[in-house]
Amino acid sequence: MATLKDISVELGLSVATVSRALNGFPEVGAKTRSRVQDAAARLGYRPNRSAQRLATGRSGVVGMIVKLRADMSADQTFFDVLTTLTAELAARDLDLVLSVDQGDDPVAPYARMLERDLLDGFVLNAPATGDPRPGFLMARGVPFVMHGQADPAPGYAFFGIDNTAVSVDSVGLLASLGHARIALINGEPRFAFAAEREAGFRAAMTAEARAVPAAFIADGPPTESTGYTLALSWLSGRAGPRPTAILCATTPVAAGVLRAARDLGLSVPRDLSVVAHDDALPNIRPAHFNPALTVTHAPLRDACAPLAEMLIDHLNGAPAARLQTVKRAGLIVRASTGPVPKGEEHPWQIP
Amino acid sequence: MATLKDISVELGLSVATVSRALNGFPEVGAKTRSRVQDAAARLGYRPNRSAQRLATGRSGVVGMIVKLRADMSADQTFFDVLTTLTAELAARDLDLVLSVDQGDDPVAPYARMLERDLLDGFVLNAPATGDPRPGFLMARGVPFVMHGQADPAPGYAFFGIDNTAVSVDSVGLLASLGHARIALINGEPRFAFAAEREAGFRAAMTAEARAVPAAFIADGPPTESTGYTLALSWLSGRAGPRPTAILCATTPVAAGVLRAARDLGLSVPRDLSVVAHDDALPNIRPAHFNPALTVTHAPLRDACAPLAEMLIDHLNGAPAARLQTVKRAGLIVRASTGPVPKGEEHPWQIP
DNA sequence: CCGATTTCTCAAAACGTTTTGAATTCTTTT
DNA sequence: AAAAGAATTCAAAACGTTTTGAGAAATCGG
Repeated sequence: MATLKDISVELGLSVATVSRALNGFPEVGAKTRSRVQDAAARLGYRPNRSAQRLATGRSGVVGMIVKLRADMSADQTFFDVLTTLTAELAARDLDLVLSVDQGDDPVAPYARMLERDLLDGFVLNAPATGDPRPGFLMARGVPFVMHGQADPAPGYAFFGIDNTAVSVDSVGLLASLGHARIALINGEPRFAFAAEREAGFRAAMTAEARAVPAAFIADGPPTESTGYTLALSWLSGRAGPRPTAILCATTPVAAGVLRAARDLGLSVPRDLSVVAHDDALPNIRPAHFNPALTVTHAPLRDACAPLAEMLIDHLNGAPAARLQTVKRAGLIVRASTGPVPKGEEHPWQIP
Repeated sequence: MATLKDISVELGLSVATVSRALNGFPEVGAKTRSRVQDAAARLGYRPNRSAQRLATGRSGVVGMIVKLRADMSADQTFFDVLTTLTAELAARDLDLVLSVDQGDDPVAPYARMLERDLLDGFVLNAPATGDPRPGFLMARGVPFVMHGQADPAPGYAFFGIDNTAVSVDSVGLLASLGHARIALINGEPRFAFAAEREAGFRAAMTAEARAVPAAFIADGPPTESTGYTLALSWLSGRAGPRPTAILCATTPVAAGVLRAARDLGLSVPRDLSVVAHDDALPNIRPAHFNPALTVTHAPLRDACAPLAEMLIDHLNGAPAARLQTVKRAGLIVRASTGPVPKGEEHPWQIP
């Protein structure tokens, strides 16, 4: 293993200059820099992490924690984010340590990892309403960035999408097509994104002067069977007049809704319009659904590069208030949405 | 943060002595050692990892890689092992870095992690037949331990169970109950454990002079539906005379088999005996199946402490040949096995 | 061509530990 | 009581980087 000193004796320079040359410091001459870079490449120099870390006081490692469900399974979407994030961080010379947790206490695994004190910071995922993790970490002065947003006006760094707008835009599209009875299959309510989506949905429906009975706002795990089960019960008409449109939290949920409609002999979009939010997981293509699915579109992986960037800035001392981004999801209209069926334009009556 | 020097000035000792005292070196006096330990506790001393690593040349971090399936899901059993292993390693001052991979090349993710050169070694899981990873890592002199065994007489460290014996013992039990037509629902054949189980099964059946038609040795993902589907087709009698006993690779598979028997109005163990191998996942209790399931029993988590211990020994220079353990699974006879039904004692006829 | 900048380079200190080789103290033996 | 030996302890070097504070070389204006 070649060291800085090896390069320095090779070129008759000091290690200080070699270090600066390789780290892109401005005060080193262009000619010297390229000589150093050549030598480094030629000798196969690779910086010794441990030495860098000792000198800088940083470990170069950030942590992330997966919360396992009771059945030991993990969130479908988690790994998609994880792989991309790992790559983005690696490209910036940070390593990601993953820890799994199955306990009840949301902060305990973070405390445990901090104790091992290997970490410079954290990436938080799956923010919940009233999430205790930001407070815990901020109280200890531990840098972190959150994928999503647990609080309305957070004092921490985060990158998320505008979940209120997701609902508002979807409802707006459907309302413009004349729909009045729109139902919502939401994410599990403990997650902050689901709370925001529901709030947006209610606000938008109220703005259209359409009340929604409690029975037509439901939630569940983001699976096909959730969509199938709920849609089947709604479309059978037992819970009251059928919705003419259904908003789905995820594309697998929408797949279930489409199957339920098919099983009941309903045609989409003639009898029913379906809109979903699309996290753009690599193995699910709503454009290839039958019919092609109208979605709000916001790839989860798109968050990874900004999150990595923010975390680094944060570690370098940037104040959290500057590291907050909310992205707006795009609305992609495909074939699963159409005009409200004739004679079905009336809203639900709330008793 | 208190350092060694802080302690040394506090006590009027040298840092060398303090270091030795804390690291349990034998040449430090008992009185001095306890004084040092007291002071360390009092000052809240915590060793600086980076400094330790620089001095020892070790990173204190080992890696593990999850292979994701095409649908981005991970192996059910993986997380069980992962959590326990993380804890066992942490207890020995090692951190575990997890990386996820979805590519085709089995060694590429290892090469990538080595390049980041943060790691002292690896834990390998899910050995496949002809697994290229051991060769790759050994060629580079990278220490690792394998959970399981990819080769008959490996030159590397591993901890696994005797999968041949799993089949032999199960067949032995059933044969002693008079069963002659025993079918096997195995794990996916690319995994080494499945190959061993099948070999053991064939050998044991041959030893009992019972031939098994190809149709009655099948495999699939370790799920309930795999068991259900295969058992349903076998027990319907379409593929030939019904088996009187079924060996299952996992307990979820056995659950599917039991359901199939129930759906067909067959009683277990009167009409059909069922044996499974039990990995002892925390959320599945074969003792509470109906009927309680006869199993070969080998908790996956039991491998974690030995694996951690072996890896540390290996990192400290112990030769791999000494770090090889094969454990024999226990046979637990419960209520899902019974004597062969009257008149069903004859084996399959191979055309 | 001289002094004043500016640009570049250097030697040395620092980071906190482990390890080496020698020096000191304590114990035993003669 | 001195010598030998064992048991402790010590100072210093080493690990490979980053960073500091100065110094040397190059460039500039006059």
